[in-house]
Amino acid sequence: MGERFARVVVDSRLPQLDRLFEYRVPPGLEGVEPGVRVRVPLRGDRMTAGYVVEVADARAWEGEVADIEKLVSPVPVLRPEVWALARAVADRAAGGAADVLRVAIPGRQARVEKAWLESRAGDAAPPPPPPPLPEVLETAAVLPGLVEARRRIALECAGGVAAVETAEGTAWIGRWAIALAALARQALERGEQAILVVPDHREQRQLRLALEAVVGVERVVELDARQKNPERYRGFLRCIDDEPVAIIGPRSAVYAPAARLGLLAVWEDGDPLLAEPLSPWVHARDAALVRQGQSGCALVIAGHARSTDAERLVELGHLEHERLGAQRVRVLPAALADDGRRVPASAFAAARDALTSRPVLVQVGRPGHAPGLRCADCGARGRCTACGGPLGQRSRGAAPACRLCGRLAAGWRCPSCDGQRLVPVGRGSSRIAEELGRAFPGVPVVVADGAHERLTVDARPRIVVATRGAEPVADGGYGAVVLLDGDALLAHEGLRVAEEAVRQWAAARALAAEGATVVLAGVVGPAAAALTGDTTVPFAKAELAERRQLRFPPAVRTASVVGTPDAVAEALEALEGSEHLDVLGPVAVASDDRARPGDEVQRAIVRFAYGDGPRVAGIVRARVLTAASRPRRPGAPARLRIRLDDPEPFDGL
DNA sequence: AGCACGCCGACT
DNA sequence: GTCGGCGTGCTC
Repeated sequence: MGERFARVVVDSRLPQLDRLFEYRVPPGLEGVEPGVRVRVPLRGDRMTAGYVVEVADARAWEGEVADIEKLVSPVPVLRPEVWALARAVADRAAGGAADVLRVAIPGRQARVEKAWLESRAGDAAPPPPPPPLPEVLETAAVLPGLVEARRRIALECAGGVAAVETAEGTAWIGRWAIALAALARQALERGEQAILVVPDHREQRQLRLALEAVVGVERVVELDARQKNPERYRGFLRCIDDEPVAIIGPRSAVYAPAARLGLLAVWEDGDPLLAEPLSPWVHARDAALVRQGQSGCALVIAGHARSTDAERLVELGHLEHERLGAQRVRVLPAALADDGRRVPASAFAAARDALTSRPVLVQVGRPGHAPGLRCADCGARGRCTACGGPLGQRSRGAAPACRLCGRLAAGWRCPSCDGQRLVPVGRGSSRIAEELGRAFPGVPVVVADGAHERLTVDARPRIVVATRGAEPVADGGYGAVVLLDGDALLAHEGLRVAEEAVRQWAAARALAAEGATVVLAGVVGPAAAALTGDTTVPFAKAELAERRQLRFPPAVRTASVVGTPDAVAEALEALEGSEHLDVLGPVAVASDDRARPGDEVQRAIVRFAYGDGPRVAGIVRARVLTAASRPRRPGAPARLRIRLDDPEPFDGL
C-alpha cells in the first residue's frame, strides 16, 4: 500500500486556521481513520490537537506536507455527519468549526475510553440485541407515524403532570416528557436513534424518568453537563455504539454522534439556556434546524408556549403546527391587593380551597428577603458604596449586602440625608413565604430558588414559593398556582420580555393539577390573554407580526459588528449593496478592558433577511479574517468582533 | 497567536 | 556599509 494522507481540522480559535490541513500518515502508524484525535505539527514543531476529517491515497496540497506526530486515540469521536454539521453551523454563524467541535465533543477520558475499547474488542461476540421495548399502550396515540413520515413540527404541549413507574418507584413528571418519550420510542422501534435536547437538568430528569418507563432504562443515554467528566464521556461513547437509544442532554446534545438519527427534538425552545454562551453562540434550535436539513430526520420544536422563532417557521411552512392535550385549568387574572401586599384576595381564596387537599405553588420574581432596600428617612435607593450595585437582603434580619458584588453594607449611611436605617423594597421568595406562613397558620411553607434547589414535592398540602424556572414538580399536581410579580417582569424594557413572561407562566401553569385555579396577579393585556386562553399561538403570531413591522428578530437576522472604527467601517462597506439589509449605527460603545486613549470602540447592528444569511456570514467572516491578521497591541481585544443573531442589543428595546 | 521575511533610519 | 524598526503573511 502506498502513502496515505489525512485532512485534519486543528483545534484552534484563530479564524486563519479554520480550514483543513493535510498531513502524511507516517508509515507504520496504524489507526488513522476519519474522526480520530491526532497531534499534528503546525508551523515548525509546535504541536496542535486536531481531528482527522478525511483520509486519502493522494495528496491534494501542493506544498510541503508534514507527518502526523501521533495518534492520540483510535476512537472515531468526530463522525462525518457531525463534522458536516459543525461546518455548516459555524458557517451560518460566521464562526469557526473548531469552536463548535469544542462544544460537540467532550474531553477525552483515557480510562473510560480504554474500558469502551475493550468492551468492543471481542468481535467474536456481537453485542446482545437491545432489550425489547416495554409494553406501554397509551404512547402509541401520540402523533403516530411522525418519525416514519419524517415530519417537522412545532408542538405546543398543554400542561399537566402524570405518574410513571420506574425502578425507584412512582415518579410524577410533566406530561410533555411522556409525549417526547413516546416520540423517541417511534424512532427506536425503527432501529433509529433520537436526540432530545432540554434546557437544563430539571427537565432532563423528567425526560429521563419518562424514557425509563416508555423505552426502558437500557435505551437511555444522558449527556448531562452536570455529570462528572468520565460519566459524560461514557455516555458520549455509547452514542457511537450506534444502537437505537434515546439521547438526552443540554444544548450541546444537539451535536451528539448519532449516525442513524430518526428524531431530533428541542424542548422549550424559547428558553435562553438553549443559546450557547460561547463563540459562535449558536442556539440549539438553529443547530437542530441545520442538522435536520442534513440528516432528513423528523424534527420537533416543542414547548408549553409557542416561541416567536418556532411560529416564524410555521408561517414559513417549514414546520407544521401541532398541539397535544387540552388546557384543563382555569386562569384568573387578578388585580393586586390594595393593602400594599402583592397577593390578591382571589389568590388567597384559591389557595385556601386547594390547601384542603393539595400543595399550592406561588411563583415569585426574586429570591431572598428583599430584592431592594431604601433609606428609611428620605427614601433614596440603597446602593453599594464600592460598585454602585443595588443593596438587598437575603433573609429577614440579614446584613444588607450588594446584589452585584456581594459586599456587606455595614455601617451604611445615606449619601443624600445621612440616614442610617434601611427598609425593604419589594418582596423576595423568603419574605413572601413568611407572609404566607402567617396567613395560613399550620400550613408548611417551602422555598425553592437558586440557593434552595428542590425538584419535587409530595402531594401533602403545603405552600411552595418558587422563583421563575425553579418550580418543583408536585405529586399529583398543584391544587392552585399563583403567579406573582408579573407586573414587575413586564415593566422591564426588552424585545422578548412579554414572550419570556408568557413562557415562564405557561411552564408554571403546566404544573397544576386538572381543574386547578391559576391566579395571574396584576397583569393585563396581550400577555395575560395569552395565558388565560387555550393556546399561546395567537400571542406568538401577534408578537411576530409586530417584530416584522419593526424589523426586529426573529423577523430578521442580525449581525453585531464591534471593533475599531476603521475595521467596523470596512466591514460595513463590504456589506453594502444588499436590498434587504440595513445598518443601525455605528455608535461609540464603552471600550471594555484596558482601554487607552485612541482605542475607540464602535458598534453597529446589521439587520438582514434570512435568505441573505450565507452571503452576509461569508462577507463578515472574511472581514474578521483580514482584521485578525493585522497587527494590534498585545492583550488588546480583537480589532473586529462579529456576532450573528446576538439578542443582547435588543434587550433594552 | 507567534514568528519569519522584508524594506527604510541612526549607529559602531 | 550594517543593525533593527515593526507592517505583512503564513501556518499542511
